[in-house]
Formats: sequence, structure tokens, C-alpha cells
Amino acid sequence: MKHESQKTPPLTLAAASFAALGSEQRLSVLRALVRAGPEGLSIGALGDRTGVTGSTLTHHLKLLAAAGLVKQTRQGRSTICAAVAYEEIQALAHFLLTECCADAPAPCKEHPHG
Amino acid sequence: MKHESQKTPPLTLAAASFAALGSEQRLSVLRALVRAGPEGLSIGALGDRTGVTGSTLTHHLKLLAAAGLVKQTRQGRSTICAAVAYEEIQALAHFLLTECCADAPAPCKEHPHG
DNA sequence: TCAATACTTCGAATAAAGTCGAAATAACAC
DNA sequence: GTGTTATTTCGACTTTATTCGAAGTATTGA
Repeated sequence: MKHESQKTPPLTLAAASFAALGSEQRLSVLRALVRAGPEGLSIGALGDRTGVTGSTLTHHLKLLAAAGLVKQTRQGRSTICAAVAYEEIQALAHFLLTECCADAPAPCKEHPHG
Repeated sequence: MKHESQKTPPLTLAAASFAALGSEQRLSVLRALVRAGPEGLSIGALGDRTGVTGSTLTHHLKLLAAAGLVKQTRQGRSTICAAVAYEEIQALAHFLLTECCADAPAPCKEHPHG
């Protein structure tokens, strides 16, 4: 933990973020957004791609946005969603692994500590 | 990320793994195991550390084991649990990010592809 | 053998998520 | 203004998860 580039979210937020990823529908939605890159996709386009109903999509996207995995912006009458998963996933992985082997009798060599 | 040993789990398993991480109780249990390192902890020791009831712990650990995040072995009358989260988390992150920007009009430079 | 320990399984209660369609809102075209 | 498109909110319902205690299964030690 030399430089502060990696920040670990608090337990509650980390759990909420993992939970947001813990649904097949939301996971495929997020993957579609990751594929789409920074320009994102509208809710409608996501519906076309995933076959999920509009109101359900709105609901899922709100969860993903609350978890910080997706950023939403209004553009005319469309809502454009873009994944910010890259940084988030790194932070989540860091959250889980940052104290790896901290209580172990011998320090571990396999797991590089941040 | 040296050789091609990064394998991406199928959608269903990935979602189940993320869901297994999406509970504060399970997340703190797993973090205790990550802290404990490869020697792991018994269910009883986990109960002492987290204040979770035995049968509930058994239930949660089964989920974590099914997701491949924890490995359980019987040792006498104790069940020893150890995190295998490190590799799993890398694989999950890879699952989400491996096709990053694949559909984007311009290839992205920020996100290194596996 | 009997009793104690360490978990696991079972069953049932409560809580939370997921899903949908219909009505509501908001932006645009005319 | 009216009508169309895109999304959101609402209300109700179904499904799934969480949680617990009591009873059950191994394992060990006396």
C-alpha cells in the first residue's frame, strides 16, 4: 500500500457491487456495455441485445449504477449507459485480496501484495 | 497473465460466483479466509471470528465452495476451509473485461487485453 | 460402550429480489 | 397544441435467499 492508486471500498459497498454482478441478466448486460466501450449503449439497444423488458432493464441498470459499475447519462429521450467496470473490478479484486495471508504464520510469496 | 492459463468461466458460473461474494456475511467470511492464508480455518474458528451461527455458516460456506472460491477438507471432526479466491477473482475479472471494447468503433488503448 | 465435540441436514419462518404490464413522464416532430 | 418514441415509476405477484433451532451424523476420548 505504498501509493494510494488502489482504494478499497467499504465492506457494505463491496458486497453491493458483487451482488450487482451476481445475476446472469445483469452480468450479460454489463458485458454488452464492456464490449461497447466508452460510448455506451441506450437502454433500448440493450433491450434489443439481451431480450430484457424495459422496466426490468431500468431496474437492473439502476442497481449497476448504484454499485458504481455503470454510468448513465440522458441524451435526448434516450438514456445512455456506459460501463466503468474496469476500475471498479480492479478495486473489488483489491478489496478481497489486499490483506491476503495477513494472519498466516508464514508470509506468502505467491500472492503479490499491493 | 503470462501464458494462456486465464480461462473465463461460463456466464452461469461467473454469476453464481459474483452472487456468492454479494453478501456482507459471506464477504467477511471469505476475507477472514484470505487473511488466514492457505492453512485456512475451521468452521468453528470462523464462527468465533464472525459471530455467525453454525448452520448458517455451513450454508454460506457451501455456496462459496460451489462457486470455487473456497476449498473444504475434513480433518478429524473439523471442516477446514481455505480461500482459493486469488485465482478465482482474477478469472472473474478476466471474464468481465476480456472483451472490453470489442464492439467499440475505435480500439481502446487504456484497457490492456488479455 | 457412552458422552462430548464439530458439523450438517432438515423444516419452516421471514425477508429480499426479480418480473411484468399498465400508467406516467419527458423529449422531440409536426 | 397532438401524437410518437424512450424510459421510468408503480403495484402486484412470484420466486429465491436468509436465517434459525432442533434433530441427525461422524469423530474422538475416556
